[in-house]
Amino acid sequence: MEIRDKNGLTEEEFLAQYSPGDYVRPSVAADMVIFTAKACKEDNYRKLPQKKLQILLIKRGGHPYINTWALPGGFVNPDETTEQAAKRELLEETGIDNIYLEQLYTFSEPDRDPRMWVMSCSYMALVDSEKINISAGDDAKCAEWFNVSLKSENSSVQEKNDGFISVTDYILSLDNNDEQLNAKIRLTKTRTDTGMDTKYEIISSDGLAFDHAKIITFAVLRLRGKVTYTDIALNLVPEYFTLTELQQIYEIILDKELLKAPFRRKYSILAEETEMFSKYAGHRPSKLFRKKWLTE
Amino acid sequence: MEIRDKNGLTEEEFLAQYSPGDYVRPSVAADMVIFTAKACKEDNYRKLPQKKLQILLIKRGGHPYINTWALPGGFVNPDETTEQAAKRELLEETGIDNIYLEQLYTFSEPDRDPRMWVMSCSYMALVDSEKINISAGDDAKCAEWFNVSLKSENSSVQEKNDGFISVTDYILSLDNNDEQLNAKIRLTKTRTDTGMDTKYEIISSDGLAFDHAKIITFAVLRLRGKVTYTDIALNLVPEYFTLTELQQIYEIILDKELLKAPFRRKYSILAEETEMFSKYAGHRPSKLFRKKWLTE
DNA sequence: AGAATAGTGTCTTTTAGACACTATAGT
DNA sequence: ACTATAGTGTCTAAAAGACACTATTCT
Repeated sequence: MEIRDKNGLTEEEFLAQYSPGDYVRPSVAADMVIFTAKACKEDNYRKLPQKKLQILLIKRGGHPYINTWALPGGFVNPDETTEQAAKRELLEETGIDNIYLEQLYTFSEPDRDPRMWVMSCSYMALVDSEKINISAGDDAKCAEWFNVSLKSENSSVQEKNDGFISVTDYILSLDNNDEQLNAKIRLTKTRTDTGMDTKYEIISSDGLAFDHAKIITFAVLRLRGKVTYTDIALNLVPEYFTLTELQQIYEIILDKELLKAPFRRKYSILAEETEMFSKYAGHRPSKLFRKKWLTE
Repeated sequence: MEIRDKNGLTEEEFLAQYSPGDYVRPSVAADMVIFTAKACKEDNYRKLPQKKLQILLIKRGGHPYINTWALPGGFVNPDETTEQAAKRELLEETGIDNIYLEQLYTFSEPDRDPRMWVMSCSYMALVDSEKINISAGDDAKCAEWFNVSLKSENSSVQEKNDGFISVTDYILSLDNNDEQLNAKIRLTKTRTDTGMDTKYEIISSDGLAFDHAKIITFAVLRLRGKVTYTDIALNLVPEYFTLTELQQIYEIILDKELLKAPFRRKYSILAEETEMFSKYAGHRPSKLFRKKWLTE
């Protein structure tokens, strides 16, 4: 390029003399909501084990929010993308290497960290339950899987002449059979003729660090939103699975029961038959399938 | 809180003595893809004016990327969220005040800005065409609306035994009747049994600054993805509109023609009848509608 | 009159929902 | 034999796609 700017500099000259100003910059962290679907024990030999949707949390050993639970994550280095940072942290903290990862949202309220200005670029990760057993290897840190439940409590819609205000409260409950964490997040959608505002507020958050209750809520809602029209759920299922297992995954994500026949009609395109069958189940064995990703 | 950490400090004491380290931090910018749908002139008095999907670009007056076009945006201040920064920049640069705004994605390739480490938290904004005429007030800066066209060129899917690699090239064309900007963006989806990688690469970008061709492509694809199952398109339509106008909006976003009857059946829930009619159109006048937002 | 759009009716096809029925291993 | 699940068939209802038909205004 030979174009010169108003100071008579070429681009090369400009970059050579450029010095970044001394203004304040935020730290940027990559935080992850890592989902898995794990089967709990079942005493009745006939019954199938019920799956539960779980996320990984790490107990904080220092201030702020000491002794509360936080999402795994860490600061982004100058030589990597936020996604690379997320993958690096994931490997460091859990030993899991290759995984489905999707950027969710960048949370940037200036006071979300009491220490300093920190933005959180959040990610959703999905792992199948078999991978977890291999590597629960959390180095020194106390990492645990929590069952996740998100229910909308009371919703109200107030119609205005040029729009509406809709308020929904979500109750987020997490438990690891030992501790129970609860949070209430309020989603307020304000719609006027001219603009739209979607706001997540933490009403209460018990045992969860920072604004992580908000991030988890956001992640669960995103997962629910995408599960019916993508193949995302396949990431939560092991290499070989039955269609009933797959259906269970859908049911725990959507938090509602589905009918078997229509489910199979719709989602059998995500599965490829094998010649193998489940065994010793106390009832008719079922065919095992392999993942068939959508390519479109 | 009376809990003390391993140094014997309470949270209050910890925060009082805390000093952020001296490590490198990124600058964070909020960049916006502002869409509108504007009607072009039509010489045939009978025919309806054809709408075009447009975005706002600003000509860069200095290095780097001098004389090329860039998305409106700017750096985030320590006392605001990225969204507030986007709104502030929008007001400063275009005079538009109240608008639909949605966070898209945070782009964080360390070398995306040749000057320094800059992340871009990108937003998609939608304005109706009538608002624009009121305030094209760009202060000193050269801001212009460009017609947008995004077409996928060649796609290929290579099946593997445990997944696939799918490559799609997108051709992004922008023109303002004076200049024509072209870019080619390659979307590579790599799916293995164990993970998934979605990568946008700029193959070529002519007249567009930074990685903005990528951001624009991302925004158009997001808009296309959401238009059929949300009321997002209403943001592009003026206060009173005909159903044909609304259909045109859908057609330019999806880049394909839709059938009239099924369109009206599906989307008439987004419109409320008025007693007014379009006039002097050279053909049968059509009923004017008002926006009816979905509350769900 | 005629061009161009407005607006509706209706047929077909596809998809979703509901539910009943048969099949089968393991104790 | 019985239980719990596997797997399929079929009816109904709703939604999407295709297309033809009528209505109406301005030049």
